[in-house]
Amino acid sequence: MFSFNHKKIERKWREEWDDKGVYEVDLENAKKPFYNLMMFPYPSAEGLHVGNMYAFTGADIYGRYKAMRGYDVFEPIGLDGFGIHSENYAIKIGKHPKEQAKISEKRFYDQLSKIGNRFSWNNRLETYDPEYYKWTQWLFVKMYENGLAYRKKSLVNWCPSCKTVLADAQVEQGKCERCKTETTKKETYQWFFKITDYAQRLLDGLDKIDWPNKIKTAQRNWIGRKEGVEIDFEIKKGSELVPIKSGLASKPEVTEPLILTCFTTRPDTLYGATFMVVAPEYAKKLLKYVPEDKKDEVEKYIKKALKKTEQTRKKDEKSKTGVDMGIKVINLASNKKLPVFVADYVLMDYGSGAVMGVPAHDQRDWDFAKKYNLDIVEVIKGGDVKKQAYAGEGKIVNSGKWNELMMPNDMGKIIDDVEERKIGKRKVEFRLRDWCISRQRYWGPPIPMVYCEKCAKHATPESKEVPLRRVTNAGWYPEKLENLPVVLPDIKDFKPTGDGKSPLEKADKDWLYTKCPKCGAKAKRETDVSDTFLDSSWYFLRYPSIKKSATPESKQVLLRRVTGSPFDKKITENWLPVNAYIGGAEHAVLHLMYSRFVWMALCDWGILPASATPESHSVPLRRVKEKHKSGWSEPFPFLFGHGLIIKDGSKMSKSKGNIINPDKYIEKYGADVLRMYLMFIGPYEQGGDFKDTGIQGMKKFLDRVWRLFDEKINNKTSKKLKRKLEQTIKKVGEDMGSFNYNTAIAKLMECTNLWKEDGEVMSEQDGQKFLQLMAPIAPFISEELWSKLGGEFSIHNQKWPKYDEKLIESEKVIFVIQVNGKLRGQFEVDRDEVENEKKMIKLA
RNA sequence: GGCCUGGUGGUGGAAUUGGUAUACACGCGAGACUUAAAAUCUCGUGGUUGCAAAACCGUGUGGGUUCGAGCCCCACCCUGGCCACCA
Repeated sequence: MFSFNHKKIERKWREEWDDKGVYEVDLENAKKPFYNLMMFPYPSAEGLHVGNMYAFTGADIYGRYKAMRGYDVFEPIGLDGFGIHSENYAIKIGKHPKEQAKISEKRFYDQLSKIGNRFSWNNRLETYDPEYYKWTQWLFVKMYENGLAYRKKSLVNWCPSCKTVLADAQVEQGKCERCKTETTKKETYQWFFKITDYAQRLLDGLDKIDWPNKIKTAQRNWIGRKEGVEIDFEIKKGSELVPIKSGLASKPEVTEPLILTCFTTRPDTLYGATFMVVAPEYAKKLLKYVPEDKKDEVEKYIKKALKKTEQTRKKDEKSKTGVDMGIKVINLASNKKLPVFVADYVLMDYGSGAVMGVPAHDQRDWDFAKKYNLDIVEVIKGGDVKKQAYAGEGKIVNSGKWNELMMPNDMGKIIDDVEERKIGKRKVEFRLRDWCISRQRYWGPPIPMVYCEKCAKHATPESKEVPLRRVTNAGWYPEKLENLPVVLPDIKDFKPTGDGKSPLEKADKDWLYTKCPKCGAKAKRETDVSDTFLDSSWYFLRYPSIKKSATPESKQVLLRRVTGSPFDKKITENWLPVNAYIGGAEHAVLHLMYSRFVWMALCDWGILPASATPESHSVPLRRVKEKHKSGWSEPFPFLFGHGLIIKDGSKMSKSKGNIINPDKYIEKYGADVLRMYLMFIGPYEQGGDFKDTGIQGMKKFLDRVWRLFDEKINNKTSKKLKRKLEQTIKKVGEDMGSFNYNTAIAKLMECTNLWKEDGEVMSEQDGQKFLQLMAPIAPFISEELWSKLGGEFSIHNQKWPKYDEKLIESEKVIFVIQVNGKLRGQFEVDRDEVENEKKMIKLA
């Protein structure tokens, strides 16, 4: 009977907020813009789950708090509904993705409107909207025009279940990130973005941004910068060169003698190299130099190795296999002859695809040497290389003039010597590889490229000399910008085929064939679509430039002058980079890396103002008490990674059947209770375990608040309670600004615990202050009680209350006596007397 | 194997950053109201010993620094996460 009617209240205020435009922000003229962004959801499953709600609520509280601190807060929402995840879901339930998208859209927006966030509904976007993907395609064309998109035949990850290629980042432990099927390798033509051109900048930028350490570290590891040396090995036999690096091939003087180049981070062990190993893919190109009697064996091995999947290669980890190719190289440092092996433990796509085998100081090489009876030469003192490889530090031996040098201190001297003797040169390698954009799927933006056979014939053949990493753009042209979007055609049979061909091959001829943008002849469209991560790599740039009609039903775009670029220049300058980006850590290396890359490229092309550093974006950091230094060099100067909501100790997942749908909790308890409960479970950074009993507790709390406002409002706040309230104002403010919502709520509870005691009453004015503290977390009930107290509409437009430092301190203080750090006694004294040493000693 | 987190009551978690360890909540126990239940309210709740006052022990383990350590230093053991034959 003390309970309040949350359904009525929530409906009432939702409508009121919408009608009065409480959360609308003037994008063109905002004085203190604060772009509060949360990672948008992909509407693939049955609807929003509690995990999404957790993310959005935590982000929203931050936005609401900032708004009460006087910022013009922009908090947009949208749907990442294009891509494999949505398509797979549609296939599973037997619907066409386009049809399913409409259903999901309605469902998601409906749910999202109920959770009580201060969304800017007019700026919502959906990645499958042609108005949106027109610009995704535009981005592709820009990438192409700027030499960052290219097509090449290469060995890529292939998921047999999703029937498409995948980017490296989408393969986890040799399995498809989406469906967990074991991936294989497939050699096909694919479009790539040259993210590797930005490897160094992507790495350096990390120092300038305020992100959780674990996400920064994940990106650093993914980029994987390694400084080392490229060492040349001379091939004595034969007279032809098989260069692997294009750089070498352009120099005619190195056609003789043969040089094999390998990358190493341990040039100090050069004298210990007793053999060479090349990757199977590399060996294939060396075949013609293999002596006749070995050829069969080598060929057979290569064939077998290339057929292996990643997973089986891994299983063979312990027993390394390989074949002696019968080729010998000269170690230019020691002048020893080294046999060349092919082995599948060497990977083609890292370094040069060839390594020197130093069995004494590398465990993999040691295993290999043991198996094939190769020499083990110790060059660093420290371990027992007869038993296992020693990778530690120590004195150099058996290495000519390098003897007596100490590792790792003398690495510099060694590299200098290597360069001086022209054995090799300094080299930085990155683990990061180019971003494979092509997907042989239906539900995505068609890659806006056109192939013209006529043009291809006349094209000057591109450089012949790069046999392994061939770029083949000949005959390909981007669709003219004015013809975008290349609309995704409606086709009935949209399911992936599995033969490496895109479903769009089955599209109508009208769509499939078009005019060559260059010569006008009949030409064929690219039938692959682009990766989902391209859709989401730039959405945050689009939000502020969108203006839609207010109702989700009518999808008419109300227009904002957009010509030649998807961004309104003035608005973009005013609102970007994003002030606070809030999301889960699961996108540490995918979305968050791609977005940074796209942003940097847009800056370089002059589309984004690379040099500007608007004052308004110097947002004080959470951890560091200084301002962001990144300016425009980064899209997300501040990122907050929230934790995960789990259920019964494990991650929520469909397969475990422990997905929690927020709807029934909102129905039963109201959005406020659920919001508050979710935030109370634990630190927002860490997440927590969802329990029904906990929700009961929060319901109890809000009922109590409701009752206190009903029964214990008076004209003057009692003294003790006044002090508590002032303390609460201080603490809650600090906690909200640092995402410590759980302790903020605890403080509010402490305040009510005192309030409910006999004789404690609150004045209307102080009651309003209390409501303001609660407003970001529980927006509905706060608004309701606020209006009941006669507060001016809306509570969410009020300034955050101030506190009086003097009132916080109590007059009496507890004096604690410690002996050896242990509590030995305590008594209460007046605050002013604490400084009086004599009296204190006497009292003690 | 590498990197990154974290380890505090029965449970989720607090702790002003070196100063009363366990705030707040859940759970549990006792009581009040009620014919009864629900709801609400009150009290109790780290461990051991003790009738009690109280004493001792307690923040993963072992050392160290300090008048004083959950917090700082060294070594180790687990949990969780990310990456992984990357030369």
